[in-house]
Amino acid sequence: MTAASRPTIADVARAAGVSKGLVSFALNGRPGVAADTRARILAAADDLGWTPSVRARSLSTGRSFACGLVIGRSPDVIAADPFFPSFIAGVEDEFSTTGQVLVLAVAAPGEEETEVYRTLAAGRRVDGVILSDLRAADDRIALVEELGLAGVTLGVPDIRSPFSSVSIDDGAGVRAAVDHLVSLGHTRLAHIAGPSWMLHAAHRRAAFDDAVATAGIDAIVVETDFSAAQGAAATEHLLDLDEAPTGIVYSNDQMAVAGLGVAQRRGIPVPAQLSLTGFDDTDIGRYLYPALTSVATQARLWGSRAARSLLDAVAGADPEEIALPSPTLIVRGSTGPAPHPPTRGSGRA
Amino acid sequence: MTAASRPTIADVARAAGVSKGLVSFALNGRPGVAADTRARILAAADDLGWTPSVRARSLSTGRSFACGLVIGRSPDVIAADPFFPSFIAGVEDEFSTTGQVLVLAVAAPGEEETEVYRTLAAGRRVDGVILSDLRAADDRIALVEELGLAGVTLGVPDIRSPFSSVSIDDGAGVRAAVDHLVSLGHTRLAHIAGPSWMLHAAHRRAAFDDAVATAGIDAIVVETDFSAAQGAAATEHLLDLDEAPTGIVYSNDQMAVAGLGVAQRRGIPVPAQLSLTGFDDTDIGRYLYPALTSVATQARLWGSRAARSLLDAVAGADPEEIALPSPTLIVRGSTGPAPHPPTRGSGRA
DNA sequence: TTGTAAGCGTTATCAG
DNA sequence: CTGATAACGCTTACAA
Repeated sequence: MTAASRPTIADVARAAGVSKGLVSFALNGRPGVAADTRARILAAADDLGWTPSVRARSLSTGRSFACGLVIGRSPDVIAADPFFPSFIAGVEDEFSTTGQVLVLAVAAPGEEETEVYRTLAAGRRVDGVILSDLRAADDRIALVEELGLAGVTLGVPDIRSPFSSVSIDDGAGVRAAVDHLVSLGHTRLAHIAGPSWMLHAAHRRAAFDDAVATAGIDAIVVETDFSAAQGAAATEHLLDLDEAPTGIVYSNDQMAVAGLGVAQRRGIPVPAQLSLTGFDDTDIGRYLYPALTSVATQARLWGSRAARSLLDAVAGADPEEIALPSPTLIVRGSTGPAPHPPTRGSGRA
Repeated sequence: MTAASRPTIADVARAAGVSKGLVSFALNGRPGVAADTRARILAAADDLGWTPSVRARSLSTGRSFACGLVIGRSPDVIAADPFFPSFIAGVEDEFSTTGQVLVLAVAAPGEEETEVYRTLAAGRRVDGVILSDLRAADDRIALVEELGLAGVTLGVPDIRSPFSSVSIDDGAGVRAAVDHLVSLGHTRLAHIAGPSWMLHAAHRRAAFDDAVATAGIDAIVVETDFSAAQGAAATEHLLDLDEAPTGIVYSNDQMAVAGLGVAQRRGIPVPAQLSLTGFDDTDIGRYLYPALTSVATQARLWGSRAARSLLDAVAGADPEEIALPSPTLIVRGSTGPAPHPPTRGSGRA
């Protein structure tokens, strides 16, 4: 006699004049139900406005119908990164069509992060997790496996992993940037890299090393933590060099923007005296002056492919290695022909 | 005989030599359990490594122990906004200590967004939701109420609302920016506003109108959608004016950065000929040249207060109106003394 | 103070 | 094919 609470399969069963079990079968589209009976049940369910209770389903199936994404970075660093919003949108593209839900957490790498995974697993709040920002010898892989969760890694781990991976060839983007600069006549390049313990930062750096070696030109690499602050500092350092580079390949847009600020502060014209390339193709980059040449990745696609792969894993599929289309270089105003070399031995010509 | 599956309260009960019911009482710290019995139960639970099953608890209590945040924007716009990562970190600060979990979704305002709320509610995936980016006559308020979810709004709605609100006085930030420019001698100011249907954009604009009126100076307002593209376009428009403003107050950092790009492209020195202020205090702003004067809000605090308020609401507390500390203006290089006015009637002096 | 038993809404088993 | 009936793990009256 209380106000109408949500209908359950028992109500549907009563309305359709069958048993609960049959309703469950019919609703889950399983064989073994007469066509007309099934139709009657579906009609009744629709009639009553029945909707499955994820909670009950969850308890009896042992699945959460939820997956987790634990972002292991500080909020400031996440804020400057255009990756996650697009990536998450992609994940949603996949999840929303399958009734899954995304549980998001942020935690600094280390104890705190480990604790988050443990908590998520202990309460069985999620069926699986997406491992982003893969690290060298990433201990999260063993942790997640031990916790009995499904997983998918963004990028191919450098250690054995029981999980599927979805990767993009960062290196292709960096190579494109280097080739672009070389084709513009640059012969002294630098790379401002992210932390080497982050796999994608390491890959970008390796690709840089490789590309400059192939081109047979001078190059120098400075490692940072990916922050604007260190990007600026590294740029200062490079510009202080006797033989300063004429082109700098940054491992992300954030540092490239900061580097552009440094150049401007010093009165160094970009790209006349110095060319810069970023990585991520942040929206804001195209509105700077000069607009930033950058490497565009497909974060949203990445998100949806990773989500699908994870759901497959939850469903028991074998791990797979998925390669995404290579990123592309978007050429804008921050790169240009190498400056005419100063007369050897003297200052400016 | 199967491999050890997780212990349940039944196991704990057996180990402690009591009944399931008592275990539940003891574990939930409820009165009516002898002290030593309680200790014995707790010890047994600890011993067995028992951990509550959120699923089972969820089914029997009717609560999800999860709350939702549906971001009603396109990924591109989210990406450029430093608000959400910090805000979410704040939410986590609160949630993680209470075993709650954050369910995140992104959806364009309109049908798609409504559907997300309905789905979340239908499956009872969340106990409540955080309503961000409040809109004029926001229909999400009635929707969420109708769906029977708890809620908390970021900002005070302009319509009746059954929910608690947590707000920050955006206006104070804008007033500080205007006052700053006025004190530098500026007499022709402009405001590049966000869409008027977004409450906080409207508030910022109203504060601008109010502040310039109080100062008794010329002012013009251009409305945009908060995007860098429109921020740049609006800036172009203002600079094309016969009596172009000498100071522009942007409603967010993203547009301010784009505006700076426009000024630089035109060769207009900042701040010598044009002063700019942003809003949000994006990290990257301090590394531009000149560094961006901007209004800093406390997104993380906002997140934790909103989370707590929402949990209170879920627990049945009466709605409350919480006011956060006012934002503060961070003065950097993009603002300076008003340029000496050009000789009347002639071009440059 | 403690034990018993009835749900919560599904899914899954297993006789009809 | 169909329909009871027992889990799933916890909370919560209600008894004892």
